[in-house]
Amino acid sequence: MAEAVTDVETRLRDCGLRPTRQRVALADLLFAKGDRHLTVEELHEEATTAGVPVSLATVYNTLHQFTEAGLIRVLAVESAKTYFDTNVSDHHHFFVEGRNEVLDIPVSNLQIDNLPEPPEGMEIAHVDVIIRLREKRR
Amino acid sequence: MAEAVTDVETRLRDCGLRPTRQRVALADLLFAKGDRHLTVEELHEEATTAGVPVSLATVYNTLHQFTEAGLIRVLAVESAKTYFDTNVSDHHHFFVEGRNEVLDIPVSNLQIDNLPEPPEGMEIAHVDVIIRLREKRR
DNA sequence: GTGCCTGCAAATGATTTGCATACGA
DNA sequence: TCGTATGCAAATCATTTGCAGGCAC
Repeated sequence: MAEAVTDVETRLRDCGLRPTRQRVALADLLFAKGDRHLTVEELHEEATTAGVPVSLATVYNTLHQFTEAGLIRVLAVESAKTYFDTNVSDHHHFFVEGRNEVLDIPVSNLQIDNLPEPPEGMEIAHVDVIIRLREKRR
Repeated sequence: MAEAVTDVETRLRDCGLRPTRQRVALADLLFAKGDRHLTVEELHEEATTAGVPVSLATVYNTLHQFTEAGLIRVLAVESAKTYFDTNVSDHHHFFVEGRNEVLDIPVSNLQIDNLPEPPEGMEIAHVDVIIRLREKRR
């Protein structure tokens, strides 16, 4: 456990982020349980429950700093709230309409062929596939 | 031209939407120029410029009604504003980071293989591929 | 000690809502 | 006429910002 904390601290330091109590706590929550997608609200609640009273604004700041550092990324779903994903690699998602729920696509043997050329002067940063689901009508 | 208007009216009627002046005007703007993606703000401005002073709230209402009717759809980009797409078929987009700009993927020979099975009781409503672009560093 | 972090509260920006009026069928 | 649409302004919700006090180095 102590080791895990050290890991996170090092990781933050490597990104040029001071390993403050709040940042370490949030990073711990984010990375302790494998891949996750959550909103600012959700993480804030988790932190509070875990006995780390962080301000909502700090969670916003921190998640954006983590995003800039490449530790997490923003999911491209059209929801009122922003979703952050702890898995930064090219992988894909189910998005349940109406319920605004994000699910990982289990076996990612999904494959994309014939990726188009990006326009002049641009390069591909990331490819996102969102498979939108709806409740099957009986 | 008169014919185009009639088309739109019929189309709206078929969706159970009264072809009011505002709805027809907005639909005309949306569908006159082929596929488009725009925000509420943009369409509102276009309408005003075109001499159809619609209220912003009405544009919001109307676009959501059109979406429910399947005439347009919401794009899955993570922007502050919602983007609506007049092309309802499965097709894909470039999204320019930083500039919050949506571009159509030109030759859509992009192909997805091994689509995963949706979870029990769910079905695939739509598949979205977003290729996120960034300015190529010189 | 110095400068980056944090928290709070207020500001902002997109979107929604309530209600009175206007319009299409 | 009758019920639905529209417009306006106020309300709401997520997110951002300014600034005073704290903490890491």
